[in-house]
Amino acid sequence: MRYDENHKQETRARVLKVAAKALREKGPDKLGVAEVMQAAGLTHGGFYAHFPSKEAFLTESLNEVFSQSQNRRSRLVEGLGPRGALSAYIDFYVSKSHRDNPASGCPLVALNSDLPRQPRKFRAAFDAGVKRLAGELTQWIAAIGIEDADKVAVSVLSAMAGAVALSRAVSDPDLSDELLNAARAGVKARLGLSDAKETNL
Amino acid sequence: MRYDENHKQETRARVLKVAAKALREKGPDKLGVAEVMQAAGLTHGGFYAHFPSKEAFLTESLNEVFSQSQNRRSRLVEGLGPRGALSAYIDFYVSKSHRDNPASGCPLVALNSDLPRQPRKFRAAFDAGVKRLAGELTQWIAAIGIEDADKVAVSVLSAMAGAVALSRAVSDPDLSDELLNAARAGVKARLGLSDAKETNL
DNA sequence: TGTACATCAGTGAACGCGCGTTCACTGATGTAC
DNA sequence: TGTACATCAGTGAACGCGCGTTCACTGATGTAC
Repeated sequence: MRYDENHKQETRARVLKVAAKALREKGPDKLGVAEVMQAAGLTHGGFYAHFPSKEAFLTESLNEVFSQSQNRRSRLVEGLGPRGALSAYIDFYVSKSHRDNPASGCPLVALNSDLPRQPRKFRAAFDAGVKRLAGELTQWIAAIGIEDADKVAVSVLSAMAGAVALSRAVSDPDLSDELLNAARAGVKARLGLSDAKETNL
Repeated sequence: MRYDENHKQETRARVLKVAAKALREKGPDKLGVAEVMQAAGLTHGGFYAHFPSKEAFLTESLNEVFSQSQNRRSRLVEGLGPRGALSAYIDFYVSKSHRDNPASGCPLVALNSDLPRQPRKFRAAFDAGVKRLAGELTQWIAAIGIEDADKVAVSVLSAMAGAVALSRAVSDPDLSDELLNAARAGVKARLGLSDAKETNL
């Protein structure tokens, strides 16, 4: 068929983009090679012209996920100071919209309990993404004058990820909503970002 | 071979006990029927004399997991008042020991992100377990005089589960330890259980 | 200018393996007569 | 008291399906001469 010079790269990028969504929706184990290729408009046979193995492919897909998340985060907090950025990010993260759209959400939530069962390289990519995210949070938190910002950052991050993950895990919609609301209020109060600074919520 | 009257029940209970561990270690999808039967000292062919399907079996296994967790929790807090119970439970939950032993740990941590992909009955069993646990936490929290105890309970629970889940997900041991320490301190401070009541940790 | 050949992204059939599920069979013991 | 039959938890071979992986092939375009 003879395509233009960077046709193959474009195809590869398209497959990874599709995979980044599917990975968060189905998890690394239920994600099928044929399924991703079909969603990218290809047949499964061509997969190994782009990736040496499913494992390597999953690792690249996860990098793509983190990269997308970071871009989205940058856009979200563009022009905001640390206080506004933190507040906006928490509202965005601990929300029904995030809960209901795992395919475009945070991988810490979507892949949480899959990770211990994944191969080393995949886990390394995950670590890198977590550290980058925790680092950004740390900067914002330090900038609003909170001590031990790095520790507060990982604590807040795990609380947010845990709340959204649990809100997806339970099927009772009231409980799910309550989880989100309580966690969001709690995290914001802890960082001094809400009116109800004295509450235990 | 003709066994005594309740031999079959005992076998069934043994299989479920083995499964309760394996379920948390491998997750519902990677858990194999043959594997569980072998671990119980049987061959896989006999499985369907005890359970109508893998799905039904998984649901019973999850009930067994929650039942074990509740027993363990009762033993842990036996004789303690609400303040002591909360403190002991948090120390037990947000710990390296819990992180490093998923097979005997909390299913909220181990099965977190598997749940959205599971069938209705399995999810219903999960809901029931979450509610029972959240209910106990609520009682303890209310008993030490904190307002909106139910909301604080789910918020604290999701923060604890999120921290342990993330501490398992990352492979960097320092980051993993830091996650646990920061989350434990944060949760205890929030409930007024530590010396550092004023800290943001 | 035209013909034969090289290139290469993508196709689709096939292989091998794991796993949930089925089923005819085993073999020890209890029961009928 | 002894013999034939029923019972039933467990066995192990086999089936079907999904899925990761392989590979010979396609077909459009570029290049050599």
